[in-house]
Amino acid sequence: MGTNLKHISRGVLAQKSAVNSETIRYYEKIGLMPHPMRSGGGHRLYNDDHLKRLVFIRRCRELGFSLEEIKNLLGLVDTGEYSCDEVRLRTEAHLKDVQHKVRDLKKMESMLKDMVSECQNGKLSNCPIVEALYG
Amino acid sequence: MGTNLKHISRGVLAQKSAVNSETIRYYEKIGLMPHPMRSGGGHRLYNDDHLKRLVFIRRCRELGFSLEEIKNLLGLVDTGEYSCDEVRLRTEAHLKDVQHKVRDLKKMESMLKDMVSECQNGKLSNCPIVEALYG
DNA sequence: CATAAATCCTGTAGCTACTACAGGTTCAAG
DNA sequence: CTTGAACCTGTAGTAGCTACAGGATTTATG
Repeated sequence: MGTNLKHISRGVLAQKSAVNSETIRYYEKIGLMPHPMRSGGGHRLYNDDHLKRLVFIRRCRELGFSLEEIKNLLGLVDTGEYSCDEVRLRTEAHLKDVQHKVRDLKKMESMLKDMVSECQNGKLSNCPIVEALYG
Repeated sequence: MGTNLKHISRGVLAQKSAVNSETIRYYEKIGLMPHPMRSGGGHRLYNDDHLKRLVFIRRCRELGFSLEEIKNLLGLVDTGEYSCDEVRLRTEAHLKDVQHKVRDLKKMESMLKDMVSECQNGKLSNCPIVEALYG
């Protein structure tokens, strides 16, 4: 029976995970990804566990988690001692952050809208947007 | 008759504008704020025009404009040749960006909500959040 | 007027999350 | 065995600040 350790290069890992290959190196540097095995010549050799972990990281990033938050989540998963509650609490905390950001942006949006609509009603006088901000 | 050039220091400008005093120096460095006059000893001397400009910058920042966008807006205002249309177009473009961000964040929000609610229904099995992201 | 404390000066390094080189080595295909 | 692609390292750059260190100046107080 052969070993089923199929190693893949950083470039291939990048493709499979949809994470930039330089970013992979960066994640290793900051301790988010483990140091992989190396070939005789020093090239990194990855396996499916690396791929899984990297995809996890990418998905978390897509949900707006910071690298620090992801590091913590992975810390839980790594020890295997994570409780559902703990993960849920962190996710809820992050959800609150996101909701806060949405509120802020909506405020921005309505102010920008107001300024634009007032501008469209504007006469040849000074620009009401500039007035609003600069005056 | 006395000059009505009342100079203020960087610290005072920082207070009046609600912009960090180090940030003021930074804005000067990147060309967003002009080089102010200096005292005999080399301290920066600001006036009301600086204050006005700095408050404009702060307000734009609060509306989410990037420094590059603000630089452009100020460029228009500086030449005095800005047209209302031009300013409105830039503001509308920025509004589109903001609306896009809101959409993205709302998507995030609903995914996080889904994960959290599924988690709360979860049994003692593996954490559904981790499963969703890691599996 | 002297001194102490506050503020200012410059330049540089740090932060997040990457990305993009330069200059050299190794690997895989033909 | 050669060529070219991919890899290696370390460093510097991006945005938008913030925070020093180490020294000079200004302001307030006695």
